[in-house]
Amino acid sequence: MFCTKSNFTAVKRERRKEARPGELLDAALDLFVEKGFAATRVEEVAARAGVSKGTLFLYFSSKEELFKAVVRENISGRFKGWSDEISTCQGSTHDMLAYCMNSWWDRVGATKASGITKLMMSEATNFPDIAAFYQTEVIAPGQTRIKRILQRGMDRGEFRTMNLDYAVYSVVAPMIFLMLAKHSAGVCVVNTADFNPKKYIANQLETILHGMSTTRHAASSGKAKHPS
Amino acid sequence: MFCTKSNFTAVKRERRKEARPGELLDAALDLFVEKGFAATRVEEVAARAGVSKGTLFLYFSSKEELFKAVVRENISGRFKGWSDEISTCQGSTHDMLAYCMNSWWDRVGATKASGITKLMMSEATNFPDIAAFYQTEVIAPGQTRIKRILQRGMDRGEFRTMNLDYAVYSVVAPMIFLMLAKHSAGVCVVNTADFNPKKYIANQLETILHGMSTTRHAASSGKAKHPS
DNA sequence: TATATTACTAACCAGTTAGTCAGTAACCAT
DNA sequence: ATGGTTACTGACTAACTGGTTAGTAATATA
Repeated sequence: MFCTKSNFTAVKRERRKEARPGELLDAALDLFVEKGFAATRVEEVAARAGVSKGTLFLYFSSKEELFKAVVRENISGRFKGWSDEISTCQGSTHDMLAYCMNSWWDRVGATKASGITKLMMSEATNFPDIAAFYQTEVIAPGQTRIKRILQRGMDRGEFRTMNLDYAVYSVVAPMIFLMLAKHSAGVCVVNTADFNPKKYIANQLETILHGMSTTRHAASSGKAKHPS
Repeated sequence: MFCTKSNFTAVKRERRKEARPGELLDAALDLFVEKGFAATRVEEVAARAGVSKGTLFLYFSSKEELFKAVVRENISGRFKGWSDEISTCQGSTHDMLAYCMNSWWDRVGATKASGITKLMMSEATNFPDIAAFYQTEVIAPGQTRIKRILQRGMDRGEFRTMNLDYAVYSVVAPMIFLMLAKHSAGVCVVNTADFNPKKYIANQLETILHGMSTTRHAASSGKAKHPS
């Protein structure tokens, strides 16, 4: 064959130092979520970002660093905004908790970022340092935030006295469940088509708030703020 | 070094055609659960089963076939026993649900079987046919079983009226959460050391039953039947 | 236009692993 | 014992992949 070393429409080599990291992170997010950490090939990431593998290592010192950068970019970042938003929220703790979960869904759960969490749960044992990173960067601050809300509810007499170390998981477990439902192809939820995440959250909130409240009628269902 | 090609206590080579597949499956289960599919080396599986890598490929045509065999082998058994056990249980639906969850933990959650579920959640997207099988064989019947309990509670006036399609997950989510807590090295739970599964179940039950009940005092905490 | 700088590439390396196959030895029948 | 069958072995290979680096070409500056 002629054309072996084809220069046929030879792709113009571009120099865009500023744009590369972002493009690489976008490509990496897609692939990590789709295939997991181990199964994603750095060369594939580079190709999707339109650069060679060497270039990737110019911006990220290793595959693991690339992954951490993806987590920082997509989780910690968004997460921070969510966390701040909650703390500005006033009113009853019931509404606050409802707002917390719904806002989380919009900001994290419903986005590609939720795939990262699922990935972490799958591969945590294989990459202990990444797991540690994720825990301090995401899990711990998230749980602290939720505990603070529950504590507030107890202080104000809205919630009964609970062991916070276990009660957090009444809120966390549904979130984790939602991410799995979304990314684990029917291993949790039977008919994913008919499953409505917002409705699920509303439903869980109703039960949780019912279960935590000191007053009978306290559980606010849905409200205008978060229509399902 | 001398001893390079050591025949020192040369391991007796055995021919046990019948026993090999089972031993290989046991070894594979352990390793797949511990390290996931990609990170598990077939040679390691063979070594743990006490045979060479070549022997493994004598019984399973590929790593993927080995995986499928592991899942098929381990899924239905224990689960079936649990499901049957529940249906014999009489008394208040509150106690029935409490028994259901505690029994599930003893029979499934606390055993290696929970590793299979975690494995499925991790690898479902890579093995869609297994995921489908798992869904019809395990998830669907399990949910049916739980729905039946909830329905009973509603029929008897113990539980308020709920949408069963979402209420199931109030029970299912904590179970899934527990399995992840057990197998995902701190990605869900911060300090795994201080986390007590039985206590967690008791706590969740309290909230769930509180949240589902029609009567204020209905939530039974623990009882003698299932001391934490 | 000539020169310097550096973003970028492609070929390469070293390590790893799923899968193969020619040969070995355990067991069985005679 | 002897010879035949076959369960089993382990050295081998072909393919792959994270990471490196010598060299290329796009841009800036003069």
